[in-house]
Amino acid sequence: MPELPEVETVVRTLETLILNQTISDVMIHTPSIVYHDLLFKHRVTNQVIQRLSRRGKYILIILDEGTLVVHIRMEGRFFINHSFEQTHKHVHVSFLLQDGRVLHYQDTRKFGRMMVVEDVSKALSHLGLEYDDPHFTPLYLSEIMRKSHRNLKAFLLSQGVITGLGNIYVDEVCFRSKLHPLTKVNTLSFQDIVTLHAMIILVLNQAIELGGSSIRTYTNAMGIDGLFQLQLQVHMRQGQPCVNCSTPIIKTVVANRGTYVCTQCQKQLESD
DNA sequence: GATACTGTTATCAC
DNA sequence: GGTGATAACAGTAT
Repeated sequence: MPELPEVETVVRTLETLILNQTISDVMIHTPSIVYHDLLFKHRVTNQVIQRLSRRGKYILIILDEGTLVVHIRMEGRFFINHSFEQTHKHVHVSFLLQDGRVLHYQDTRKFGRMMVVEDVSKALSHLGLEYDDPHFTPLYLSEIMRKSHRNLKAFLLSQGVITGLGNIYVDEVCFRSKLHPLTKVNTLSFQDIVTLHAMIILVLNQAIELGGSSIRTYTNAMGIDGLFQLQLQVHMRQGQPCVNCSTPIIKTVVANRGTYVCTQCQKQLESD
């Protein structure tokens, strides 16, 4: 469940469930998920959850001292029950709350990571701007794109310029901008970039409003049942007619990721 | 059964 | 130093 809108949805849901709770105890079943697990337990125990936030695709759980930073990668999820035992498969970390409830982190592929840090901006300094940062402008994008030799999809997937987009929303942004994902970003016109910039904001805002997307997912835990999958115009629509021109959507591979394109609406330039 | 995919990203080689 | 491929893992689809 992991692009920005899904993570934002998790954060908002967690906020209603664990804000102001004290973490009484922690059990780490899979040490590889947690950075320095010895210190981790010590630094989390008896801390009050002061605030929930997000940076890119990272969940921030702000404690009295330090911040618990969680990345759920491909399939991480949280759920709550009343058992401190490992009752479900693939539960790797469990937090006992003061009121007796237990927050479990479950992750079938064990890709997720969590850590406690003093300085969040230092720990996540590799991330680019948030989509709603006032500094995120077409000019900002064009200055960086001018110097990059990457294709559009790889550029948008990398988190160092703008953070939060992943495979679904990059496909949707490219389609709505009428740009082929293989287009070299240094060949884009400023008008292309203006459109792209607007579509990034539009798509992410809409997806957040709808609680993110739920595709290919088992029925979920904790409010992750988004509705944006109903608004998808190319992603997962292989063989189906383009909403603009009825040309069948094709599936290809760009930047090593499954990629959906309307070859009519998203013309590939000669130079690519 | 193989084999190929999968909403991610740290790390490696070039 | 920027870029593209690969690995980490487990499950599902073809």
